[in-house]
Amino acid sequence: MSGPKIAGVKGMNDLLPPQIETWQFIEGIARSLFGRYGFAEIRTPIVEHTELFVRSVGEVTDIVGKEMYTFNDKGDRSITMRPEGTAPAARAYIEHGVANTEPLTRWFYTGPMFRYERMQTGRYRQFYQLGAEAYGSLDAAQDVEVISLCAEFFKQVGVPDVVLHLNSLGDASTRPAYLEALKAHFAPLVEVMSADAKLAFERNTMRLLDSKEEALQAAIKTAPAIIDFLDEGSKKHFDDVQRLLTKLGIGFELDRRLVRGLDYYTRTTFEFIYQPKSGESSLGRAGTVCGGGRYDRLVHELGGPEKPAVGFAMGLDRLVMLLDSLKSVPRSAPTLFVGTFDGPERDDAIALVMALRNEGFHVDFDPRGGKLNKQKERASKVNAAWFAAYGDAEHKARTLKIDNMRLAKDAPREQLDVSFDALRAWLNGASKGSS
RNA sequence: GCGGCCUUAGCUCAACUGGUUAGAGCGCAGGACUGUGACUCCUGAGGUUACCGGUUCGAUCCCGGUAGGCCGCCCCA
Repeated sequence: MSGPKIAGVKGMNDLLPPQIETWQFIEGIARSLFGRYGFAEIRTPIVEHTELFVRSVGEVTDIVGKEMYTFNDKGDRSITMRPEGTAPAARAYIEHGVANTEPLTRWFYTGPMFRYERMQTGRYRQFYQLGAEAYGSLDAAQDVEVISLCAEFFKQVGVPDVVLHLNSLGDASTRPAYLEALKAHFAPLVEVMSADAKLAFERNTMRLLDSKEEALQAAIKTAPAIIDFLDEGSKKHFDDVQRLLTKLGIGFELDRRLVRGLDYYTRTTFEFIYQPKSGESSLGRAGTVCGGGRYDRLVHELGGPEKPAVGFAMGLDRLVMLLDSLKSVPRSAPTLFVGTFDGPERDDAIALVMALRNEGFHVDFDPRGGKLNKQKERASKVNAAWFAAYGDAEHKARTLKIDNMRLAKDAPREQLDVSFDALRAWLNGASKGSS
């Protein structure tokens, strides 16, 4: 009956224990921290009408041009599996008329995104993002709140070596003049550009600033910076952002080449990049662990009211990889493991385990029974902090002999007598030292 | 989408220039030992050497294709 094995789809991974605990750890911190910052969770469908991404992300971007999972459903509608979270959030914001209900809205979301791309470390076809969106404020305080949220999140999650890169793209009124200057700057080099670069020159000139092409490096260094082209309003806004960040003690690097790949960004753009102070980055080239910025026109362009917005998206796959390489996330383990025997008191032992669990303690046992030593091996394997055999003697004495499993190999054995009556109190103390 | 590298037990890797029973550690299972230092010792089960085809008397090792993974580019989280 056994046929050929069926593998998972390329670029889409199973998340299994024990690594899943790293994901839960991150999600747990996100839920509480984002909540305290005033951001409420939303969940949108995994698919949207293709048109949504074409109009928001931009027709000429790589995402829309070649990376979307698009198909026609049975009603012959063009459907796309979401490649990012900002557009769906904006769509929901508009669709539910949220702007009519409240002037300021702060949301966060987490879930899988899909992009048909060539595989590489930290880059998958189904990947997970944690993102936030704040609608309704034009104030620099909003940009900074969002950035501060990111910075604090990285701190709490335990990733210290992350650097904030900051830039401003100005808005629709300043962009044309800058693009003109930029085109003029690169125009002499069109002859020596690769086909890719030429296309970028034509369609999205700012992208050239990010190019690694040898022939362009000198020109990139001397290229005009958009921050020198900002109009009064954008300039002040950017200054305010920097001033506030400094006030909050959030370090940043001005990065005039920071150009984000999606069309909807205006004014502030930022990235958090993992740069370990010493040694190699376990993320390789996939160092960008969070990217975001302001998109004041997006809601309106999608048919909604004039509502400015700021947001970001974090790549959780990369974060998980990082945390796993740092081994900083504690793995859960039973406080107490109860060994049982094949006697009439076994039912009582099992009943005790279940009762303790139901009262909130992390207690384990081996439902297969078997030799006591095998059960103790099992206890060791699941990293239980304490082990106790529950047999006839213990049952009669109503007392467990509890063995410390976390001692050094050569340390003297440590065994405590704890009566059934004192068990809860003892566990309360013991569970503090383990998890 | 373009260029390059890789693919041997569940995991990490070994096997002289192609030569005939493909090894080790970890893990897993059992025993010593169904009543306690589990971390010890012994034993065992796992491989059509990713898949398909070719060259050869003979291929894990050579060639081609497919799939998967990795690196760079593109781009991004």
